[in-house]
Amino acid sequence: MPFNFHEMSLEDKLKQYIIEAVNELYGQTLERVEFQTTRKDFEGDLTVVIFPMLRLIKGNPVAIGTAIGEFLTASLEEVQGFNVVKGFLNLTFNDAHFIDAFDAVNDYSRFGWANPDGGAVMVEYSSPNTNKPLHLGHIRNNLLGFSVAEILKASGKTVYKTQIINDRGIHICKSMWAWRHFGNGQTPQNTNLKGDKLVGNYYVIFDQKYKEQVKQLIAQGHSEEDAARQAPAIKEAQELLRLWEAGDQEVVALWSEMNQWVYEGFAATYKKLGVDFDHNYYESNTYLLGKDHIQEGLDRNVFYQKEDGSVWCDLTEDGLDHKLVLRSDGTSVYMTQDIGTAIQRAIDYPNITGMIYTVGNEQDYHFKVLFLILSKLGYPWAQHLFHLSYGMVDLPSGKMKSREGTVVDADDLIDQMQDTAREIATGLGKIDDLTEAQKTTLFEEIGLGALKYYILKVDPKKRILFDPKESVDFQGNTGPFIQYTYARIQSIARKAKAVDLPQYDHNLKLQEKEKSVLKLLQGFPQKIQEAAHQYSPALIANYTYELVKEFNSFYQNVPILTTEVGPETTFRIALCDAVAQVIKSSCSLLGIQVPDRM
RNA sequence: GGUCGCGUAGCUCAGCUGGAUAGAGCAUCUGCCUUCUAAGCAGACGGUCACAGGUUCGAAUCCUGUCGCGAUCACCA
Repeated sequence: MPFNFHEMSLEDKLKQYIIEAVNELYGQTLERVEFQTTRKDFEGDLTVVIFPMLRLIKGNPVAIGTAIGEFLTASLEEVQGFNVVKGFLNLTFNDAHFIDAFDAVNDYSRFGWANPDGGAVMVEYSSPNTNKPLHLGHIRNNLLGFSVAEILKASGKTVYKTQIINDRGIHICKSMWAWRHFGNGQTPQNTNLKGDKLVGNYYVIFDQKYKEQVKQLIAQGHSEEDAARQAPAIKEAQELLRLWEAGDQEVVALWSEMNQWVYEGFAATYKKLGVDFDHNYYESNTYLLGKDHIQEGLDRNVFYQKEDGSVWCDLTEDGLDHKLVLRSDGTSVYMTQDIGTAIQRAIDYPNITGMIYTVGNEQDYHFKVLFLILSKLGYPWAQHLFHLSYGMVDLPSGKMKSREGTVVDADDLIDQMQDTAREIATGLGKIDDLTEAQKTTLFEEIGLGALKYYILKVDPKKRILFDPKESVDFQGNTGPFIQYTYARIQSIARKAKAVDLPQYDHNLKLQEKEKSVLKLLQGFPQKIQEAAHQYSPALIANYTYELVKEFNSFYQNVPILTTEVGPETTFRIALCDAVAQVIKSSCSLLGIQVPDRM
């Protein structure tokens, strides 16, 4: 079912009729009609803004609005009445229209999901280095990438989730060096430590030892710069990198063993976070890619070569600089690699029509250049590349710095959220009858829900100030609030099942509160579409909050299960079901699970 | 210095392609648990939308400039 679950949405229909009305009344053809949902303080459901029409039609906006309103009331069954305030034509629809919309929600178990549209998109996110564990910054990256992937799926795309694992380079060699000298044969198995943590520890040890050596050299009279270069630790790490590139068996074996430890650690964190990947790319396999395409670019005059042999791309016409794509010694740079990797992906997945890179905003310029170069090289998919850029995550104390130990570890944070969920739930005493296993699952869902929602509700491009105290807040606009509402609805549904409910009556008179909830339900498919268009989970999150808040205030004050079960009651229970369905849909777009009870 | 992004209530954030009196949560204060889950609901307080111009019927939203914060401008990745 497409986004507009009516054959033609009422808005489209209205637009046609308004154009017709204006044509008939004033002999002018409108290009577009502007709609907005009617503000709560005014009577009506949908508002047509008359002002923009004044460019075509001369006259008093109130008179024009009234004339159009009369035309619509006469010709459209759905339009029950209207009023005009200044240049705003407020239309009121009849109840049947809303009840139809409501039926549509109840008919589709995956409300809001579009049918496949033939497009396929690769979404890259996470892309960690293998020398240290994942931290809060990765969490934002992972949640954004995963959520956008889900939203794209809902909008009808085939999605391939991928990460490029930075498994090669000086950073892992530093860990290797430290492990060789101070490891004493430690492994994740014999230390009972997560592999990524273990390797991360050796990275820290490297740093300590290196600093000691530098200090010593300086004491012996070396300059600071010289000491930093001459310290045995760094020289030996560089030698390890050289040996690795030369394919030294022993070095490669250690490299691959330590990376394996890290992968196992990452896998555990990803699992906890509820994210996954369809395909992994490893930098050790891709870092040589791209060189072959340099010649291609030279042939097509996209690149040019300087006398020293280095190859550049002139982007000054597009307001950017000259960009190096191949060093004078013929080795590749970051850009070379990324060009090659992008092309490789299009070969691996020939059906993809675009790619999304979830990478922090410090690389905005890099991706601007990359996309431009790929597009100059003439690849059709290069028109649909998107850098899902996001701001940093700061702490109240300032930036996270691994060297200063202010990094918020991903595993620790997730555990902390779940502990908080446990404390609150236990304190409320609501879940005493659950088994220990059920409780654990529940706390995982709630803790993770809180974390995910806290991160995702903020516009990706803004930086987040991560206040640990506030992030574990479960009141107000939070994940647990939304989960809580879902759980309450499930509770109503359980109780309703015990009663024999008659079919609800289509001729019901809808109350204002019910109508406003139905209006929000109707708007959901459009919200997904917008979110998919803008790659913004924040849109979904904030919209869901709006719906949940509205619904809560609606059913707090309305007795739903009365002793007398009539059509009105069944309607309300069905409405609860529909809201539950939409909450579930939107949460699954965010990657948040909704528990049946809390 | 060039380029890009951000600046909305004490704090954290919404505000869609310009539309009606600027929206939430937290914090502070007032009510509401013998009735479906009070992780809730109803209400009060709180704003020069950084500043100055411009565009027009109409600007938090678009344009220009200024200020503040951040990122980025490597033959690093």
